[in-house]
Amino acid sequence: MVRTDRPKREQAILNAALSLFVHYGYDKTTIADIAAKAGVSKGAIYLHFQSKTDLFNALLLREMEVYGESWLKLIEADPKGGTIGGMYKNMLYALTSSPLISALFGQDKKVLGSSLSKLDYQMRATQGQSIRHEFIAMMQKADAIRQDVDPQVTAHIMDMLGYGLISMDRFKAEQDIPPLQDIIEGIADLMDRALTPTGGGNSEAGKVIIKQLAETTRHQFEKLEKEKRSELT
Amino acid sequence: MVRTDRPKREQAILNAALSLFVHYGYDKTTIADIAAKAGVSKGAIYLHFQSKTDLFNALLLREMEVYGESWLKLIEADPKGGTIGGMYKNMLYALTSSPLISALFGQDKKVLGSSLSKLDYQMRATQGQSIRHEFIAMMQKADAIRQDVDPQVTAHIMDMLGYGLISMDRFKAEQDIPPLQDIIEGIADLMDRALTPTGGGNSEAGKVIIKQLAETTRHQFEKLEKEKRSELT
DNA sequence: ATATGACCAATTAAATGAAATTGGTCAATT
DNA sequence: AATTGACCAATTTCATTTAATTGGTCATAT
Repeated sequence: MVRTDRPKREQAILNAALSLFVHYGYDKTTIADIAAKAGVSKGAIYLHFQSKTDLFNALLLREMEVYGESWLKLIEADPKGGTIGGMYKNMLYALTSSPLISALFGQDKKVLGSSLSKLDYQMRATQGQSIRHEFIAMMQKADAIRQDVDPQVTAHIMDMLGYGLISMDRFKAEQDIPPLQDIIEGIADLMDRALTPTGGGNSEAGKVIIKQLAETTRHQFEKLEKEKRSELT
Repeated sequence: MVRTDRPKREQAILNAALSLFVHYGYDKTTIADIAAKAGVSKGAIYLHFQSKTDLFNALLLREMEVYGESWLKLIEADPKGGTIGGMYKNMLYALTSSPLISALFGQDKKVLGSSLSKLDYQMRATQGQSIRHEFIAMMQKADAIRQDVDPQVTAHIMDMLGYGLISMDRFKAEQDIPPLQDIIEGIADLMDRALTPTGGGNSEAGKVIIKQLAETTRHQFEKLEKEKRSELT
């Protein structure tokens, strides 16, 4: 195999792993399954990844970056991206289009299986919280969010909504759940109406901060990736 | 034992069962445990209830009525009870002060255990949904909620918030969760700001409808109770 | 050099059966 | 008439063994 094919095959393996993990869950998916689906041998997997756990981490990292980038793209393309509702809407769209990140955020044990206990994913899934309440404080300073809301509480409510959006269908009948898009738009509308300062606020400044947030998030992912690389030694 | 003591003892049994179910879960709680805690013999339990399942159902019904009544009381005592946020706030206060109903709404498998699969609690837990979206439509007609929101979506978002409020602490660290009261007040504020018609809307008419809803809910519980009684034959 | 898949140790799942528990009953008691 | 708790069948729990699977390796092939 020529040198340039390596990244391509690595992606093929990750693609295979993604669909299998999401469909059958981490525990029920074997390395042999992934190899077969990716069209490579079992040994080849270990030319790219140290272990199953390592492969999962790599996949998670890739998906996080995809998620972050798709979020950023949505923000930039959205003329209303500067409001809190617009920001959250785009985050939810990015989130719901990424099944693995959704599983992580929704603590889906069926998908994550024993990988949950192996590492500190709970922390990773919730660490964004601290960013978000600081983010809300920043939005307040920029006059993109009303001054008289508690950042902690607002951030938590946003978490509740994200969690509810992803995990509610685990026990609510499908016919009782409105279309995903309607819910997301509804949430965005709700937040904009409730949190935008009287007079419309400063949407432009908001957009700058939101982009900054997305950048910071992406920077965190890069940092994680570097840490991972150095761990390989 | 004189005739008038029967209801008293029945309540004692239900009280014992409540604390044990909530603390240890349905499966880990034995009839003997309940009898001991209630200070009666095991056989006495069966003088009041046909089976463990029957006892659980009776308890659930009682707790539902308690929940409904405490909700209604909060509404009547609350001067702002006529707004959608006020209504929802009071519902959440009533809900969070009733651990069994919370467990039911939050689908807490640790508490509900095998009782979940035995009966159609999922249906019961979610059937309130259909009431709520009709309720929102009614509030719109009475000009207590903005006309341009989708009742289905709004009802679903309310469900998401309730579910998030109750079940989020299962995986989020305690220090990352604001005080319950703050969250509830935050949600109420959010909803009022987002859903109240421009100009304040008709809060008085809203209160009438909300009371009506609480009455209807209570009526449903009574109906369920009658059904249960007739099933005993 | 690169990739493979047979192979292995180790973990996990299934089968088995004994022991303990538990929901529910009812003859004896109050 | 009301209440009890010893008792029982049925289910669940636990420990043990056996079988199957799986993550990971490496000698061999390309």
